[in-house]
Amino acid sequence: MPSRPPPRITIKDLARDLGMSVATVARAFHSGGTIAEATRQTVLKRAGELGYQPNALARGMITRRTRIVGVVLADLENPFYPQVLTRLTEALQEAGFNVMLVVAEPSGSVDAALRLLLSYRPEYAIVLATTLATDAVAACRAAGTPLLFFNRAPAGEEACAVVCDNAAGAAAMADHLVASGARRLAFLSGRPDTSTNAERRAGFLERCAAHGLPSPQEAPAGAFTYAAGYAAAQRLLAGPERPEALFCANDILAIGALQAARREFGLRIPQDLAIAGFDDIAMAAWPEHDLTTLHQPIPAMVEVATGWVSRAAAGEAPPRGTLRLPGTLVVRGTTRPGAASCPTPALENQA
Amino acid sequence: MPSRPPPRITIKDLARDLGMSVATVARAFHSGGTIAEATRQTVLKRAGELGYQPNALARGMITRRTRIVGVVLADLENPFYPQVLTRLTEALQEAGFNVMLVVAEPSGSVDAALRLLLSYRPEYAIVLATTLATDAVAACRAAGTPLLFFNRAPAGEEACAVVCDNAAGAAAMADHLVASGARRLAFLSGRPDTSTNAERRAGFLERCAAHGLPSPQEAPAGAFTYAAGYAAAQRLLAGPERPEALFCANDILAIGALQAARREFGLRIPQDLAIAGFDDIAMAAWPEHDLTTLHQPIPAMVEVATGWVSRAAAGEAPPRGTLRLPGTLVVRGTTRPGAASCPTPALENQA
DNA sequence: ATGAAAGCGCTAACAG
DNA sequence: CTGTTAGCGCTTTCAT
Repeated sequence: MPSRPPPRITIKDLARDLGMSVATVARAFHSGGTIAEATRQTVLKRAGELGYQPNALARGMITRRTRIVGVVLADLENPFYPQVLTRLTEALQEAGFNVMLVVAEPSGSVDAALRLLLSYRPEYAIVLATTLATDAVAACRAAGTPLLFFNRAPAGEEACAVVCDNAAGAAAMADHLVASGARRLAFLSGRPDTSTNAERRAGFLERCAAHGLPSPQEAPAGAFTYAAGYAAAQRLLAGPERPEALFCANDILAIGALQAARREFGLRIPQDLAIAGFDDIAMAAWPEHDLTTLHQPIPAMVEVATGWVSRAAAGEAPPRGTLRLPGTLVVRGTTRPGAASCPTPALENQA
Repeated sequence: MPSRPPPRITIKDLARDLGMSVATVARAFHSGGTIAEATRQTVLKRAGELGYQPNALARGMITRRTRIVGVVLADLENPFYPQVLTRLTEALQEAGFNVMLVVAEPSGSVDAALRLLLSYRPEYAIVLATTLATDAVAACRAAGTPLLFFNRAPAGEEACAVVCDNAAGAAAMADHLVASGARRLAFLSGRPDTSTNAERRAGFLERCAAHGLPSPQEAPAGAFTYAAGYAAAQRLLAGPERPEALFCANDILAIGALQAARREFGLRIPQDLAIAGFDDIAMAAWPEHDLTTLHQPIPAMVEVATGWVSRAAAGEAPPRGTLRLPGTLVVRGTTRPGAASCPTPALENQA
């Protein structure tokens, strides 16, 4: 038989101790409560002494405001996501929300985990995973929990999302590669079923066509991992017509491709082959990679997300549609002949 | 004025719909409830149709079992932690717990965040951060929330922790470096105020002394980051007596040091300098690093942690003291002359 | 095996 | 400004 944990001090105990009613004590903990400032101070002081803290569960039950935000996450091994998770969680904490985390890794159990999450009545659910089963989306809708996709543009559904402008970023990258003198371009793709992959690919191909270039070769890696990038580049570069510039769907892929080009083919980067990625993860700036990439505006994206969460908590209806924030081209050694092996400390820009 | 979210269907609604009492319906959702199997099926079926799901907040209030586990996290930019967080969260989800995440990054706000977490009455708190203010520990104790340190051995406090056997691992690494022929060893340290750093350093120095070697040089990086490792190695290698082997307090430091040695001093690894790390993050196996390191037994550590959480939820008292699990030496190209640039796919072992 | 009733700790009208 | 009174949705005695 599970023995219960020791009951903590409740508002009743505190009220009795202070000789006040529970209502008065409760009011001391609300910014809006009509209570004499002196009384509030007394209450707060004694609460501190006794270690009293309002029970968030009880409060959530009544107010229907749990201050819980669910975050659904996959692919944490891609360094882009830890960065996002950190910033996002920080920002939400700052705004007084608590993050409940669901890892969607062994995709079988996601459903159960999401159900468990929803049983805590989160005020918002933020999906960081590149993919999410549509029935999970349905579950949220059924539960009346607003859903926000982060770095993923949902297909036709009337959901709400904040993403980097992938197509524009990829187009800017095409411009940059062409300006660097490349004519034979190639695209190395990641998971084909993700919006990031699709949008970056489309933006890139389209701009290549606009430049009057032949259609870029495509190397499908199938996943957003170093190993997949390495292997896909290996296949691509072993082919007959070696490209002059390779744009990869994200940085991890690009770093894998970069190493494959160097180690398996002895290519000089960028003289023999220019390489670029997308995301601007911390590793991209490391000297041994020094990777040209498209910087995602994480702080801005996080700000948008937390703003929506806060406003929803204040009663505003969640927005619809996908907000696309512009990224920034960061030129480094993998596309800039002059500075092949010299680390770039700061960011350049061009939207 | 905050408008409330639409109320979801409650147990009362379901009971009315089924013509039963709420008590009966409630019993259908407990494994222990004394209820006719037929009745239970009826209830469960109708619940599914209506989308009813018990409110975890209400349940938690009564049972005092919230099924919430708080996870305090810092340093998510070190790839070791995303890996841990993923596995740990998965395992907890599997066991029916929900993870509430607290990021201890802007260290000022940790206290507030932890307080917020505690207000949800988590059944356990797991600290993944290398450091945590002692008043945070006190807050947990005051709240009666058992505390578990993961990858961090708390100082004198009577807390409970699961860690890799850092000292033994570092000693094994010293043995390996000595066996590889090195005589002048060096240690590159990270954050000095962490138990991981202290234990790895102590284990290493002690074993060096046991081998009758001169005391290793020490290069303080001050932080567990690539940049810090790069800079510290740069300082160390610019000195008069260049070491033959460098053991770094973790992999990220080692990778930074590795690049500094190569790029700033043109050293061949491992001929001119052997380098080793600790953790065995995914990146360590990448061909361009191919780093010898000490593999941490994350799955085993996670299993221990979730086991304790589950047992505490079942009423068992949380254990005391620090459990140390053995790591595994993984020899790769940075210490093995013969195979300098050839990736090692699998793990070797030696406890 | 089921139902009625009493709360869990807190907030939110409403009086005073 | 403060106290009284109802509950929030659920579990859990205690009867039946």
